[in-house]
Amino acid sequence: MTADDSEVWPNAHVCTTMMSLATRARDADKALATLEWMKRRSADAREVAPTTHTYTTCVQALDGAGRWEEALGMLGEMKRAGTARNAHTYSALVRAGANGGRAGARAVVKLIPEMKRDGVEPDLAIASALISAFGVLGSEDNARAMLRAIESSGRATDSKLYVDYMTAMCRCGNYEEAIETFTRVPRTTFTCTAVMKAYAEAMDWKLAEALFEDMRRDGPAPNDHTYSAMLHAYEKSLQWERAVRLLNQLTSEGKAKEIHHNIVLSVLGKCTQWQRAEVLFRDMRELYNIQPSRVTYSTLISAYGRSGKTDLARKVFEQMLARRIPPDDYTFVGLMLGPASEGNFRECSKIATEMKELYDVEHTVHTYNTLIQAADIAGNYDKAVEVYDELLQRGIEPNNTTRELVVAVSKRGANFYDRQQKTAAVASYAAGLVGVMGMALGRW
DNA sequence: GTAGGGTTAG
Repeated sequence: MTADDSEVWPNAHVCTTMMSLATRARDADKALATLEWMKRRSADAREVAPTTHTYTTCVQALDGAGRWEEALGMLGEMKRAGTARNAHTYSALVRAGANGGRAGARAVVKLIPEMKRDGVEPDLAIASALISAFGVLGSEDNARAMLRAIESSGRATDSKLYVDYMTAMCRCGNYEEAIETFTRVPRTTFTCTAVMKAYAEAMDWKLAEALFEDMRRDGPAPNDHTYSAMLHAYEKSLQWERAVRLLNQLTSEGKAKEIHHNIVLSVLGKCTQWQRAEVLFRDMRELYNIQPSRVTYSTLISAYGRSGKTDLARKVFEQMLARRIPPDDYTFVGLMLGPASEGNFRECSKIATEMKELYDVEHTVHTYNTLIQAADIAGNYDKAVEVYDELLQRGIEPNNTTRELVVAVSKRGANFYDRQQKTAAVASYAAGLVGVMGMALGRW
């Protein structure tokens, strides 16, 4: 290239490189601003017109910022601009959708015919992303069909595909299949960590521990996520002594991070070991200089709440606010746990109002679950159903906990009314519940 | 180094 050929303005290649840097720096707005600049500028200089690469980078940038709707919107922009889509584009789009929860994953399914029209066949990266999306939707059969299709196509597979598959099976509640898959795939830090999560969910901390010990001895070397998975396995199985012991080991090796403290705080809370939780919280700040996050505070508040130490929970909440850490739905769940465990629905309801009106935090499935639990413990089954109904009306997706709660409430509710022999009440209760369960079945 | 896929706690 001679001096005469050098361009004063950057071309699309250079701009896309800039966008890629912005994406890596998690600056989606800067990436978008670059795209807009390119579009404006391309009227006079065709060489800066956004390319397939450019839009694909934009999808990535938006995905990284959790803005999945805008990421998927890039497909429409590309079509309007007449920019071709290829396998890279669809891989990024599908991944962005799969990272957008159920709504995003549903949108991904609608993308499949579009991809076919564009003549893009699912390759390994796309199949992996689609399996993730099916996992989010709980579509076990579709995830399995996608894996079989790739495996029987004779194309190469790799451990990333299997990590996505195992994670999808876990999301579908099929821990057995996640565990079975592990036996026939290469052992990497990622596949081992994925199966440890399956062991954790299946409450099999002993298998998780055996694998973890293997990894520490012979590799593949565990990483931060592996430590979290091991601690989580202990947490699920309420093995707080083992969790504390491992955290102490990690601390002495200089490997304990904030997340690891949070998981141990959580298991201490679940075991109503609030004094130990208190000590752990103090040590992490004062001895190890780890800054507690919103998650840490909320977990400590829950630990107090579960232990019936409502006043201490409130005190930590005030500390959290004083440190300008904004509360979220989980924080208020923690505050409700004390009263909820006593069946004090009124107090829980008051906290929920405080949450919305004073702190502008919206209800989520977690806050509703806690209210349902409070009503259940109070024996106020009508109220439980009423809260559940409100959750559905407001378009919030029930989760497994909701389902278990509602099933338990309906059983206890039926028995309760049976004992009371209030036939009229039984009739109205049953009508309400059947309606609510009907709506629920549409979702589950 | 112009663009695609792996875990994210309570």
